[in-house]
Amino acid sequence: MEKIQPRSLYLEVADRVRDLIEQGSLLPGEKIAEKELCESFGVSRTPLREALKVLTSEGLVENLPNRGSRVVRLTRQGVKNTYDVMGALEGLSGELACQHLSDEDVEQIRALHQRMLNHYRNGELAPYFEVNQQIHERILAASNNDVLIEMYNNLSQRVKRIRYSVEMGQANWAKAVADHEAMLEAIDARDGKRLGDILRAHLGHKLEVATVSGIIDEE
Amino acid sequence: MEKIQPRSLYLEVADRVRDLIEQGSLLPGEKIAEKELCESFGVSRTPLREALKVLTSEGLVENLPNRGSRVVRLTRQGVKNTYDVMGALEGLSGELACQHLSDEDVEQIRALHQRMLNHYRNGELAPYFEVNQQIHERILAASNNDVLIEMYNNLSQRVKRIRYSVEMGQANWAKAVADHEAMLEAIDARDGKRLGDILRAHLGHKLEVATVSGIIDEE
DNA sequence: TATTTGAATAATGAATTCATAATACCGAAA
DNA sequence: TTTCGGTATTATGAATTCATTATTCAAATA
Repeated sequence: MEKIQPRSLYLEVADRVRDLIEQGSLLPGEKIAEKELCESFGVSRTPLREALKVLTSEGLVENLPNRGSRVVRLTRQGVKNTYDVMGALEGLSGELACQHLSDEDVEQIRALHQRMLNHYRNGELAPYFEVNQQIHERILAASNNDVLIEMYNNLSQRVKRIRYSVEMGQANWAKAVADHEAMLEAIDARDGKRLGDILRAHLGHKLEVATVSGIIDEE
Repeated sequence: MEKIQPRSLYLEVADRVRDLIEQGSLLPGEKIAEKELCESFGVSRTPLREALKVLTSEGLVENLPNRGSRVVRLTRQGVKNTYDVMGALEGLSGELACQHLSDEDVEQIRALHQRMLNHYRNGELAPYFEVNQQIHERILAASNNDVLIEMYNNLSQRVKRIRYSVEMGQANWAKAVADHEAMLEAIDARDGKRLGDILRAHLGHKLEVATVSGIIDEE
């Protein structure tokens, strides 16, 4: 039997605003007009303001007293900082995952890995990224550490709105794939230490940062 | 000329509630009566409710729709999960710190280290912990990564309300001190990789977890 | 013409009010 | 006595209202 989950309005609103930010309907640095959003959502200002406060503590929005809320600007340094932390968390996810991964889990990851390799060989970048991310998510989930998952998802959300210029140097791409091969070996051996080291050094993200497009502020 | 910093009321309230939780005036699992708190703070329900939503997204409070807010319960597993993530973050802080630590920074850390050793030799546990924490904070600050600092502080806040039974096995204590000696060597050599590894394995916290007292829920 | 001052307007912050859901209470029936 | 049902009470959720602070824009001054 499935539980009925009543959800608060402010959470719903927060989700919607998060989506707007992620999809670029609300741009970094843009002022968030409460009245406007309220009308488009069909709610009063109270739940919207509550949602904005949540998003503020999530790092997506900033709150200037008496001057309303804005979408936080991304700086190159800020994005790098975020990816550095995500890397550390991925490293931990690898270590922990090896303690929990069942044989079936590993088989599923291996299947994903093969699909990823196919996309790589065919030069299909978008599908490659898609499957790539699924692999990392599997490992994260297998960490069985909900605090870790929560932190990672928060950071992930902050940089989701970045759209990468879809160009990855052939060498970098090959390196990333090689990393994944090594990851699979470590997983097979349930060698958490090694998987963690690989993931920490994987830098899949950092590579991308270098090629970030528009919405990041310079200076 | 110093800038005037207007602070929102809800942030003030959030700080106060955080303190109440940290000091144990609000116990894990305890229902948070809005009316009561409002009166004691002298504010209306609106800023309090906003503050509670912030604390919810910080992981200190949970929100049951239509049934109000409670202080989240700490479970052994939850605390372990938190410390695991904190360990990973500390590891990263060590790696990054080595890229930024000035000679003066190192000297200050060395001084703290010596004070810590004195407390160790005198068997003064509380002062030892105090200085110990200052060292870790210095390293964290030297990471120059505000995202990392923010995440760490959040997690730290979640477990701050735990009061440890002040007993640490002599062997564990000696091990912790030895770790710190190694840390200082790595810092001197600006060997980020090594410092990171030491910090990740330091487990200073995990040792404590085993001896946690009252407010953690079993099961 | 550029800059500053002040009034009008709009937006935000916080308290209050209203609606709704949960809890407590009490009596009746098994 | 215990359990069920129904009402009264209370607390929460959300909208609304009120107060205060920013912003805009026009007029006045340099």
